[in-house]
Amino acid sequence: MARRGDTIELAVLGLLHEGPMHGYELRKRLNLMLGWGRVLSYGSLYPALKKMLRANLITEVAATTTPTSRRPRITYEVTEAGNEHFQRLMSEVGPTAWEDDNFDIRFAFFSSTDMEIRLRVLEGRRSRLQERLARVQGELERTQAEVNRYAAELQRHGVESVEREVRWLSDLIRAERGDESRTPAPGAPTGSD
Amino acid sequence: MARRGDTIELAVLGLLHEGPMHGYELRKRLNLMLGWGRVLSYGSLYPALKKMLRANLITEVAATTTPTSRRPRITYEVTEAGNEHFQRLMSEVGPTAWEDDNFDIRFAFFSSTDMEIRLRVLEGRRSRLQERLARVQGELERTQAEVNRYAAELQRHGVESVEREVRWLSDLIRAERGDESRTPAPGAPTGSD
DNA sequence: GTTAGCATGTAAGGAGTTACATGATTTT
DNA sequence: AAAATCATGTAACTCCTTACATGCTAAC
Repeated sequence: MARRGDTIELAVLGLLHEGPMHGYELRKRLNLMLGWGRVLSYGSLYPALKKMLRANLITEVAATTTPTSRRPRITYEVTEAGNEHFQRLMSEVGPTAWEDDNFDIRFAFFSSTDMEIRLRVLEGRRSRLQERLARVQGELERTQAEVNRYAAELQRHGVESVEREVRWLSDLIRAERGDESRTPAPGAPTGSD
Repeated sequence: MARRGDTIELAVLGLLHEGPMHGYELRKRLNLMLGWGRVLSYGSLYPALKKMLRANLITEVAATTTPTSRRPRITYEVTEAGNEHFQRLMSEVGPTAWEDDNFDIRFAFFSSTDMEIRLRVLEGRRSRLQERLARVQGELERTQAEVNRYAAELQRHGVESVEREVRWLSDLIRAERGDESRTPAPGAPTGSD
């Protein structure tokens, strides 16, 4: 039922989906991927890996050593069950999926899902942001408004950022829709911006 | 020493600085202020208020009742000690101050600090973001690059957003600097953007 | 040879959420 | 009269961070 903290699990499964990897490397990739903000610590990654091993979602692929006989590193690989679990988590489109972190992770692994899921996640995220915009703008009319210039400026900047993200999502949705078979790459220019 | 979790404390002191308020209202204002993401729950607000009462940072201003004799609400007020603590927290310019949440809170209450502090916080935040940009862009050259179009698009969008925030900060810094006595409001147009 | 980065882990603790519990007041 | 929203709280739990512990390997 995709609880809040399945984020690491999803991320690990997604990365291992691209090929076997050891813990240290997983952490680096993850931090690069979501590095805009919180940084994942060993204290949460390694226990999570252990837990996933016990749950049979991943297996140790024997300790590998690079050419020059380094310290053996424990390389992990997804199992069948792990892949199924990954697919299930990715398909579970619900409130948790639109939250910042969860959305980012899901988006990063979009290549491993169907367009149908992609569209639902993108659209869900977009309406979530639009709701927030509406709520904040409505509330701004009732409250303060003029008092505290800095707080107001922060709000203004926040609204602008969210509006930008909404446009970004709209472009992506449009790209997905017009993608039936042409595949013009998600980063391709689409007119706006 | 401004630990991570002093965020609520700082926020509460900052809001009460503008006038007495009761818990429920504090929560609403806080969520509106930082509402772009996590929402503060009663389970963290009320215990925090209790803790601040014990620490003598705030006092109960007797239960107020509105005209129509409503259920009494416990209204809080900052104490002398509370104001001192607030000023000290705001002046503590250090790594914790540039983190997303902490920065936002500090920025929102900039009116209650000196320009010197404001500049240090703005500049600190800016260099932090620039470091992140440099690190990510450097790392992007070594890793993947072409594999996984969606992950790449997420990175691109992330970089763009951070670059925007850097420009925003630069505008604010410029405004502060040229503010010696003219005070052109932080949201005033400054050329870029 | 010593610093920096690679590599894996554990234990304790912090901060905050969820769920529970209660009840008044306003709106529909 | 019911539903929504105001209003205050507590207890259990979760996730994660910090700090500790260990040792290898590459570069300077």
